[in-house]
Amino acid sequence: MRNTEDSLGYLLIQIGKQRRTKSNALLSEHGIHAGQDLLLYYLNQEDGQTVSALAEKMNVQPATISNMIDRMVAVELLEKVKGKIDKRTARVYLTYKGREAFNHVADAWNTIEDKSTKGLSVIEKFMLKRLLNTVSKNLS
Amino acid sequence: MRNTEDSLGYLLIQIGKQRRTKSNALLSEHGIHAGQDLLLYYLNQEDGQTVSALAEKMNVQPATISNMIDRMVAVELLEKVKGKIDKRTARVYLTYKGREAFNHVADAWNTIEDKSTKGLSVIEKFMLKRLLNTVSKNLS
DNA sequence: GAAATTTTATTAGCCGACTAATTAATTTTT
DNA sequence: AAAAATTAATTAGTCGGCTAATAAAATTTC
Repeated sequence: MRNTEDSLGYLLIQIGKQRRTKSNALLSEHGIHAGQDLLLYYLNQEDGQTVSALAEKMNVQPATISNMIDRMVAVELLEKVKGKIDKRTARVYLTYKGREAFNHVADAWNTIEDKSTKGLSVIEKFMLKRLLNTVSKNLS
Repeated sequence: MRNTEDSLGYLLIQIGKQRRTKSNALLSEHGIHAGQDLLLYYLNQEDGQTVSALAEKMNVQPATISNMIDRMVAVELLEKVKGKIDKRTARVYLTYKGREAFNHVADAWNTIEDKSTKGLSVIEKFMLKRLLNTVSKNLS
């Protein structure tokens, strides 16, 4: 039997919770909930994407994102426009408020990134990302 | 501005979702939901812990764990016993079914660990864990 | 062109996670 | 000993995530 506490998985679970807590602390004051940061990021990259396109990029079910979008529309972070050509689809856009919210997300991500990698050399950071990239590919 | 897609944070978010999906696929058929695996693990380590002790170890709010416990008691994975001395507390125990469930968790964790680290040398695995340990300490 | 299939999105219902408020019991303080 | 403060746990309400079922529209197929 392996030593669980020393496994990669255990470490990743812990870091995941720590990151979530930190992110929450930095973003909740701006009315942004966990998970919404990624949606803001993808919309900032390309505005006006469909629900299904966003769900795929976020590795999340359409149902999840559909509800999230409606809540964010309600607080005016996003706008949802029904498709003219294909009436099944709906395209999602950032409002001005949403674009501002993304700036807070970017700040928070930078803060967490700096805190996370404190004390690591450039080479160590590079190596860590390389190894995690391999892990991610292994899991995809 | 940094390249977000190449950041440590982005990688960790992706891996987190991938791991969650994989874990879910392996454990849902045994009636174990995401997050419950860790609770089973800590109880397997030390049976009869209190709600607050478990919450602290799991880096989670007592409210979260309190509800989780009740659901798992309902499906007979756990047993909850009110404290005799200190009547505020409640101690939580694994049932036989719960102990069996933990075996499935251990199997799933091993499977995911193997898949995650496929192609990595012993030295690389060691280095990855060392670096992630630093990250975890930085975030705590 | 009509029927069958596929695709897009939503809704309902569940679980994990959070905060805030509450209850109950124990400790401290006075 | 009584009052005040602290601690343990639960409850209510919200959001992110999931699955399953549904509705609606577009494509395929016949």
